[in-house]
Amino acid sequence: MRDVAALAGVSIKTVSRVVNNEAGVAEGVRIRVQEAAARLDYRHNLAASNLRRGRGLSGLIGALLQDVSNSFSAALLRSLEDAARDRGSAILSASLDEEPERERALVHDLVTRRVDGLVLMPSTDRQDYLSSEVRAGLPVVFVDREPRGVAADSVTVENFEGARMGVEHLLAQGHRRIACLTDLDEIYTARRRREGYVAAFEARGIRPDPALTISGVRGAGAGEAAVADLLDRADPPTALFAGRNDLAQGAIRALQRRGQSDAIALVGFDDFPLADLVSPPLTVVRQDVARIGRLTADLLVARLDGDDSPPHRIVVEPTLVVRGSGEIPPPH
Amino acid sequence: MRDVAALAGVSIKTVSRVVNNEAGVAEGVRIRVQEAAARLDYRHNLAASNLRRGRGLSGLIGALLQDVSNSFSAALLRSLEDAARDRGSAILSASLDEEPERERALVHDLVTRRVDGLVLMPSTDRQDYLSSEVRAGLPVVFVDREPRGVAADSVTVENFEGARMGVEHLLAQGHRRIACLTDLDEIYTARRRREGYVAAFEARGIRPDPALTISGVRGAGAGEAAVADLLDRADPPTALFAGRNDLAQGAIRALQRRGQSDAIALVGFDDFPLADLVSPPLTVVRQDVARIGRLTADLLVARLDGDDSPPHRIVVEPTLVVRGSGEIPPPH
DNA sequence: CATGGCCTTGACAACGTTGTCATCGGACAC
DNA sequence: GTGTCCGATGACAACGTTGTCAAGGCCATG
Repeated sequence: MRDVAALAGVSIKTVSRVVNNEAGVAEGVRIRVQEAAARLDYRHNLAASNLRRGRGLSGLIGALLQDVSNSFSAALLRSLEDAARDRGSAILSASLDEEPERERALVHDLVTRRVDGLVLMPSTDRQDYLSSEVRAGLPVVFVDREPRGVAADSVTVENFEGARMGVEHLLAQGHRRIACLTDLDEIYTARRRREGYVAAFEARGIRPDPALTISGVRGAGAGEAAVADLLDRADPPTALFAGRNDLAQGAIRALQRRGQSDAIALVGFDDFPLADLVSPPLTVVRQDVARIGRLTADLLVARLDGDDSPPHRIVVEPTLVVRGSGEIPPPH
Repeated sequence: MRDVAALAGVSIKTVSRVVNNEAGVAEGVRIRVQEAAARLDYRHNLAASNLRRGRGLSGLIGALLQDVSNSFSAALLRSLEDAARDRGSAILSASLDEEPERERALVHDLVTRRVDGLVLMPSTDRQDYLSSEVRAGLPVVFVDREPRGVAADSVTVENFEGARMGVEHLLAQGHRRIACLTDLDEIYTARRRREGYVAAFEARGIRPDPALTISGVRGAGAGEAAVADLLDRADPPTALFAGRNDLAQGAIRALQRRGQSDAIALVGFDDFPLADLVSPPLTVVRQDVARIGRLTADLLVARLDGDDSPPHRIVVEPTLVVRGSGEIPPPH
């Protein structure tokens, strides 16, 4: 800026005015400055500008999701990005991979970078560590999992009810030996879905075979292995409930590999691209990602614009999408 | 920092020393400062620190991809993120959606934010506008598409050769009426794939029916419609070559809807999750996303670490993954 | 011609940090 | 006791901006 000012024969402050398109600069001067800036390849320094200007605002929004390469997180990230773009903010994204330590480290990093707001799909069990930030005015919106130990907005899905619905769908067709695959029980959504599975049975006054409840299944590969193991048993399940899209995918792979896709019913939680194209098409409990993304972005934007009402807790109802895999009847 | 200094009864500079874990601070003082910082919820300001410290470095890496919700971009983003994490950098990501104007605007924004490096999957035809940045020392690595009008590293796939291989696979089985679906011809990768399609024919001394070459197909929905239209014709194709994963998905949907999945051969370009689970399993020309991501990250990191050798141009060879859909023979 | 007001411009300080250098006090050697 | 050196600490300027305020020039008005 100093160089531009020198070349244009004006003060630094005038360059600043031109750069910021402020009124009150003579047209000739404005042009001279712009030419000087162009000749010198001058680039405005947003960090310095924000430092001087704002109550520590950075025009950055942090998005800490579980894994940006997973279709759910990726779609969410995209929604946030679109909302951020409208406000001229940029998105700092990172993946947590269910690692609590990484969450804490990344939140700290983002705070240090003075993000204006934060979207968090937490991997920690409790987020007390966040309360000082929130108290200091950092807008945080939780997505997919509710906050614990800190008061913040959240957009979540009725995991319990969704799972119950999916499992009831299988029960209604006469299945009783229904296996349940879920991720680590420490993960809130996984736990709730497992509980929904149990509740569906209990609503009918029966109990699921505990041997068929497999939790702690991490990723598609583990899902495939778990299903393969189930099918090897003397008394295998007649239906499967997969508590997450990657587990459903693993299950499909295992079933296809054994040619049992059309023999064993399968209901997945969380829809994904192409779920309608596999064979048989996958029946799922769908959480509307686009809607979740929009709601999350809206909440955050409202906070960024100064809304300081008490935390909102939005719960989105999932829906059952019937496609075929979940309607396979039990043997005779 | 001033407040912490006051509370601890030391100078600002000493606080700075403690915060940065510098040697030469008496143990008692260090502890006093840390306690004061904790009590006041002091948070280091990385922007100010970088401003003062560094040759304008920000610890940020920009990633401008086509669409972070698309599996290819998302996987790439994830690779970059992992590489960035190792260096303590954060990733600023954004989607270009093939819009040249957005690319220019976002590059400008990132430059203004002083990113230390940039990964770009360009949507512009030429990137002359970048040359002043590159000259000024901004490390830029192009991915998926080569730079034009600017000298920069790139990691791309042999699109021409890959497409030729995929189409030759169909020709070898006797198909002659092979339709070709590609995105806008302005998109380099789309154009190269279409050219590879033609080349496969020409290598056998024949010419494809121009009526079967459909370009400008944007997205899965358009792909589905285009295939539906092709199949409605009096003289429909016996095989399809889909120039991108979303077009292949649209094609699968169209074929399934008409019950022709097992009658018409299909080869796609770019593998995707579950391509092995659709029916019939999809034969694809696979570009190794993980490898591309790693190479891209490595190039960028080398540049960030000061490598100033001439631009590297890495071309990854795609491979044909035979799964079934591409091996359906032509009628009789 | 004096006055007032507007428009344009620039000097200066400040945003939150850190590099440089100077100062101070004490330990140590002689 | 003197000199030297070292470790601990702080004052100050600077990173690249912009808000504040004042100054200067011009024009219109009376």
